[in-house]
Amino acid sequence: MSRAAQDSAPYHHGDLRRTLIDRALAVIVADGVEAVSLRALARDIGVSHAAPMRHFPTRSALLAAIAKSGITALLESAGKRLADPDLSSFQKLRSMTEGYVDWAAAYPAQHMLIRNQDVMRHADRELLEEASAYARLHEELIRQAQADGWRSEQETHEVFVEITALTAGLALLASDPIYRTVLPGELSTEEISTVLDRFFLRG
Amino acid sequence: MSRAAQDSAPYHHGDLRRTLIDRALAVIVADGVEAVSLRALARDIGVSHAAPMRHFPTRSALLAAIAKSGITALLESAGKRLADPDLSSFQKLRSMTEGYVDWAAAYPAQHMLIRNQDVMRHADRELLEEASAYARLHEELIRQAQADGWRSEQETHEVFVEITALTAGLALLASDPIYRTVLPGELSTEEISTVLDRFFLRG
DNA sequence: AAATTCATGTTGCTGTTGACAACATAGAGC
DNA sequence: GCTCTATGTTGTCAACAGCAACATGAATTT
Repeated sequence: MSRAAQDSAPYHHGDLRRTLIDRALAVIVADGVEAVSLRALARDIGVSHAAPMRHFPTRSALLAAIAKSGITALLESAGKRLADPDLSSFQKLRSMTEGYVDWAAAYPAQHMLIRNQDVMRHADRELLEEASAYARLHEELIRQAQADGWRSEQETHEVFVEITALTAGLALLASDPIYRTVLPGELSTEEISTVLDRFFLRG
Repeated sequence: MSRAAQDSAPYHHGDLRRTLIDRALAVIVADGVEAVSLRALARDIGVSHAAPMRHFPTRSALLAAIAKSGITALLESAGKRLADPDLSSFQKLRSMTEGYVDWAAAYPAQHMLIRNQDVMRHADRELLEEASAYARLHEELIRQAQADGWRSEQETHEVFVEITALTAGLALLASDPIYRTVLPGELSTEEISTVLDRFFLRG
């Protein structure tokens, strides 16, 4: 069948994969993960209902891909922070920890996805491996800071649990609308810094 | 129509509401929130596909009801801990904080639900109010402990953020299978106690 | 005791969705 | 120019949430 009008949409979208991810991100931030529907995305974009399947075999695959892009961005950000040769091991640890909270605030959709069991349950091994690599990097930095005297008397794993819990919690408070609704008071970036300062600059 | 066999199911289930909640809890723990389907529950229980609607108008209502039962249990648990007249304000604060982590481990499904945006988005005002009441109670205990000298030099809200973040994070590590998969090492209850000790018994 | 009311359950329907299969299109590489 | 292949379309199915109309039987009223 020939084209009916000159300005009608081309048979091939051109960048459907990217467009799907972008729209999905917007939906997640606005209405939550549950609201992401392959067919609704296709409708909005103006392609047929099965077109998205060419790029993501399942709905879970789309969400997992977005989550993965988030983890990749997190690892890159950590890499940049750790690249500075002037930083002490302690400063690197502090910077990487702060970087996670910043990342959660900067990529709320991705942060939501990696905390979502229903998404992570369908994650492939690569994604879990990247997340795990990030955690091991964090742990290694703790070990180095301890070697340089910071909290050297404490068990590494115990410090790791302490930092991870505090960080995960701050990220939650900083980015999750539910917590911001239910909890009293506001949470400013200065306050996050202050809390991290208290934790790191003490013993 | 008369009953075909003596042992066939009665027309009225008897305690469908309770049964629905119990089955849903099992599904959530086993397969996640996403896997909860009113029709599948009905099938498993052996009632018609629309029977659950008599007790929960929507799927979200079922999940919200379960979440609410969790918050209620949390508040009750806090009430019991705080009832002991021999405890100092500091000990009460410490106990209530530990109680949250214990609760998360004891009620993993409810903990998952209240951290799920797609569930909480459809929560009624009562549920949010109960969650908020818990937070305010926690904040009030911090204020009392400060009045009795603990961290009296710090801003109350800052201490609140610190405790809430640490607690939310520990609860996550203690109960969320994703975190337990991705993170290195194990998390024992002793370790949780140790981390809380470090936090409370310092300054 | 008989009648009525009403909470609870059933059957049947609609619209949406994810997933799959068969087919269409067009651009890339030979 | 021809073919291969990535990408998009149409058509279909099963599962699901939600709604409406009807059925049942236990509790309440008369």
